Parts: sequence; C-alpha cells; structure tokens
Amino acid sequence: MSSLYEQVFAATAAAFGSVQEGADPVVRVSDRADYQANGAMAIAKTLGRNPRDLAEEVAGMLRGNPLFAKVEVAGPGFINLDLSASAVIAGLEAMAQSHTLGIDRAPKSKTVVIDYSSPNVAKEMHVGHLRSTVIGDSLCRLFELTGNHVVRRNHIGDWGTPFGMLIEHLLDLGEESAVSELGMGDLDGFYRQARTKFDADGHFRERSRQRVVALQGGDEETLRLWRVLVAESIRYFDTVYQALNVGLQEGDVRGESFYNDQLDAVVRDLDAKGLIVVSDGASCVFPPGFTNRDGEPLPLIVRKSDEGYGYAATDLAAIRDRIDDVGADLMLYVVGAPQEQHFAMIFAVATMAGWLTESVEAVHVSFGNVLGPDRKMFKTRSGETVKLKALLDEGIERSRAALIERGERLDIDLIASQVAMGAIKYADLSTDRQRDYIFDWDRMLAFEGNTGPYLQYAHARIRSIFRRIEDGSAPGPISLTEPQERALAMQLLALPGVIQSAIETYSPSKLCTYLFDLAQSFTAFYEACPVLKAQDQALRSSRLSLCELTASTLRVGLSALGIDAPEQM
RNA sequence: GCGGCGGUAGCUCAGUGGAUUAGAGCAUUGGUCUACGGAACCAAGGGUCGGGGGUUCGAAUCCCUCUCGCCGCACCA
Repeated sequence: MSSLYEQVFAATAAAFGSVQEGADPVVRVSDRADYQANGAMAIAKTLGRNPRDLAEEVAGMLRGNPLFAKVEVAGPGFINLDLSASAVIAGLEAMAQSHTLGIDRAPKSKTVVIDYSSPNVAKEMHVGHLRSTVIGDSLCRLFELTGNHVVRRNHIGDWGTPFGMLIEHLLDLGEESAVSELGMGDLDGFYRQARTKFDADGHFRERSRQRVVALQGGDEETLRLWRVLVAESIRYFDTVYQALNVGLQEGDVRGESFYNDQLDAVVRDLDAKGLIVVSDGASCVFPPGFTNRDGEPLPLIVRKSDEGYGYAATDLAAIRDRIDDVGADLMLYVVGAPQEQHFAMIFAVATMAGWLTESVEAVHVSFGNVLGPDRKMFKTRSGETVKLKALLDEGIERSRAALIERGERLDIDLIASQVAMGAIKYADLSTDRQRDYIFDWDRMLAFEGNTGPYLQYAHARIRSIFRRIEDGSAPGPISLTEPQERALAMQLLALPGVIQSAIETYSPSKLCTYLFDLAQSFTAFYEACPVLKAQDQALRSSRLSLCELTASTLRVGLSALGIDAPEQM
C-alpha cells in the first residue's frame, strides 16, 4: 500500500508527464490546500509556454481523479489539490490496519553500520558523548524501523600511549583497589591521578614508556592488565547506556585495538596502489584539495615517523573491515563537527584506494556543541566538564521533584527516570544537529512547549481516554466532519514521509517537529470534538479511532527517538 | 590565510526556491469555557530573515561579496 503522498505524486506526475515526459510535479504539503503542485512554472519555462495555461491543462486532467475533491489553479500556476474525504478515510483505515502505521520498509534493505558514542577507556563519559550517543541511537532505531539491517559500532578509545601510565598506575594502586575504584565509576579520578604522576615523576614516566613498549610488543601480563582496564570501563559504560535506555551492547564494541593487526595491511595496500608518500619520515597520503595553513598539500598520516600508527590508520582499517567483513552499504559516523576535516580526508583516501565505491557510502553525521546557559561550552560551575552520569542523575532528581509537585502518585522512580531521559534526549534531538544547542534544565523538563515531557504527557492523556470507557465503546469506522478532525487526519497521514525525510538527512529533529505538530493538532481536535461524550456510538467509535492512531503514532515516533511513552504519568 | 558550520520575533527554535499576512513554543497583554486528567483554548502585540549586490515571473531559501560567532588546518585521538 503506497502512502497518500505517493498516490498524489503518482497522479500529478502522470498528468504533468503527458505535457512533458518525466517532468517533476513538485508536490508539496500546502497551507492553502492539502497539497500543491508547483511543477507548472518550471516546465512552462522550458517549453516556452504560459505557466497558467499549462497548469490549467494539467489541472483538467486531475479533476476526474477520485483522489481529489478539488483541483484549482492559483497565482502564476500553482495547482492546489484537496483530497476527497473518501481518499483521506481510506488512507487512515489503511494506516490503522498496518502494523507499521504505513511506514514503508526500504525497497532494498541496506546494511547500515552506525558508529556512535565512542567513549575512551579509563575516562569518564561527559556531555560531549551525549549527543553522539543520543543521535546515533535514534538513527539506529530509524533505520531499523524501515527494515534495514543496522550494525552498531562503539569505537571506544582503548589503545595508545596513555595506557602505559594507566597500567602503571593500576599496579601502584594494587589491582584490587584499582578495580574497585573503576567499578565505582570514578574513571576521571583514576585518569587524573595517573596523569599527575606522569607529569611530575620522571621515574613513573619512564616506567610508563616501557609499559607502552611491552603493551605494543604483546607482553602477556601487560595485556592482561590492559584488559582489566578495558573490561572495567566497558562495564561502567554499560550502566550509563542502561540508564539512558540506549541500545548499545557490549557485543557492539570494536575498540581501536580491534584493528591493530590490520594496520600493516592498510599501509601495504595503500603503498601497492602508489598512494603512499614518505614525508618527514612519516608515511602519508596526500588527498587532493586539502591544504595546511601555508597552502601546502595536507597529508593524512597513516604511519608516524616512529613507525607507530595513529587514528587515521585505525579509521581506514575500520572502513575496510566494515565493507569487507560486515558488508556495509552505508556507514555513518556520528562524531562532532570538529572532526569534519579528518573524516573528509579519511573518506577521500578510502575512495582513492578503491575501498569506498559507488555502491558503498560513508557519511560523517556531524553535530554541534552542547552549550551552557551562558552560551559557552557546557561546564560545571568550577569549570570542569560535566560527567554524563551526574547529568542523568540530576535530571532524574529534577523530574522527580516536578512530578511530586504535580501530585504524582504512580511509580515515581520509573516515571521520573522516563521523563528525565525523555527530556534530555528530546532537547538534544529536537535541535538541528549541525547547530550548537543550549542545555537548559527548566526548558527541557517543562510540560509545556516543544519538549519530551509534553509529548509523553500527550500520549499518556490519550491513553487515559481508553481507560475511562464505560459503555463498551471501541474504535471503529472513521468519518470526518469537523475541520479539526480532518486536520488531524492529514497530520497522521504525513508520518511515513517524515520518517523517510528524517532518514535521508540523518535528522531526528524532523521527526521531533512532526510529533510536536501532531500533538498540537490533537489538542485542537480534542478541544473541539467530544470523544466519550460524542452524541452517538458511530461518532464515538470514529473519534476513538483518531485517538488510537494518534497515540500509536506518538508512541512509535517517540520510540524511534529512543524515548519511552508511559501509559500513565 | 584557507576551509567547515552557524547568524530568522525579547528568549529557544522550525522553515533551504514559491504565493497577498515568514511560522511554532516560551515570555507579555486581553478574552473564553459548568476543566471527557487544561499538555487548556481563542486573540493581540512583537521580525530591515546579519549587511550589500546578483540570478529569477518569484529568494530566508540559489550565486557573489562583506561582517560577526564557533570550530578545524602533519605525526594526540
């Protein structure tokens, strides 16, 4: 069953097509009608015709179509299209029957590898990881919703020179007490202590250097200690993911170290293809179009002059692995905007090497910073980075207080957590990801306005209607008489297109906007149209259907954002 | 210097070629309803869409230029 928009598009495309083959009808949702087709102006220009006449000709062809109740030409050649009531009702009935609310599965299911969250071992997760985690998780859910095969990848920082000092610090503390410290989640404290010793103590520094050599040389005892650090960190990350209700599992972890034994092959392959240039002792690839401060070609350093590997090599190895081993059709990197140039270079080199081809796409899904109310980087009052766990806990405390003030009596722990996570995630997701966004507790936790709690509450209140049914009424055949009913219906029918557009642009914010508009349409409907108090059984049933579809749409939409929709709150 | 992203109402943001009134939320002001759990509702005020130029029948939207803010620009990831 194709969506209503697709039916409208097909009909208008056919009509325009008989004037000019393959013409784009440019069909849009309209504020003047249900839809408008703007194709006439562009086509008239290429044909040297009068756009209004052309629009009239096309409109004439559409007028017989039972899909439309009214077809009008306006202005320079806009074609305004109003759907017939029967078409709208048929669309709603189909939506109600559909398990997916009419959301189409992708015509060709893709394997989509989504790289997100990516915290560092023995370092606290902070607000900087929040956006990657929340946006990445929503993208996973959106792609899965449309029938794609999603492979989550948590590219944690688990390798590199810092591990020398971290392992030595672990030994200094004694393994047992180190583990218990890490287990309590004080990763930052652990890291800072190691760093302090490293900076102050030459002897410690030397031990750390030797430890790095042992680690890279594959010394078994060193590797064992390293694994302790990694395992404890992952255990801690998991508690954060569970609190956030994010779908990342331990099995999704592919840390930097995972690619260690592939790095030589990466360089060999690049060299065999004649791409490697040795510059200042480092093995580099110079992708065209990248320059440094002085306008000279900028290298991607694949192997450092000390023969060590940096993250460029790891990222290239990961691309190869995801294509060859995972079978990726699409790879998303949900990483902050500062890494824009890095990924542009990685993708350029992977393309030069022939790994990225027309059939495999890699996209840097970049995002802006989280800012505090002062519009500066979000920090604590003492100027430290905000720990993610502390942030989530504060959110829960605040939402609990707000719920108590509202006289909440239900399972307060559960609801407070659902509301807090909904608030935090929604605030993050609802702003265009490219922009910086301002973190503001009062705004995000409000039950009014474009917020997570507002949408959760909207859902819960609609569900409450069903709990209050006393006369056995149930959703039934839909009729649309009031304008608010029709407006709500049109809003409901827009869901599949919104999901598609959110996926195409990797922008959950489009779904947020839609859900908020839907909730507003519902309010207008609910204000104007009595449901349980409707005059007759048929009207009650019809309106209950609209309520049910709205609740389902909110639930499915929030779920795609990773936000719970409680039945009561 | 080069490059990326951003600059839309007092505040937070939608809107990336289309229509005479550029939208929403919050805040402000006025009004309405015996409140299907008021997430009330209706209405009003509030904008040179950073400035300028261009393309077009039509520009917040495309192009050029200037400006302001944030970020990046070889061996840390």
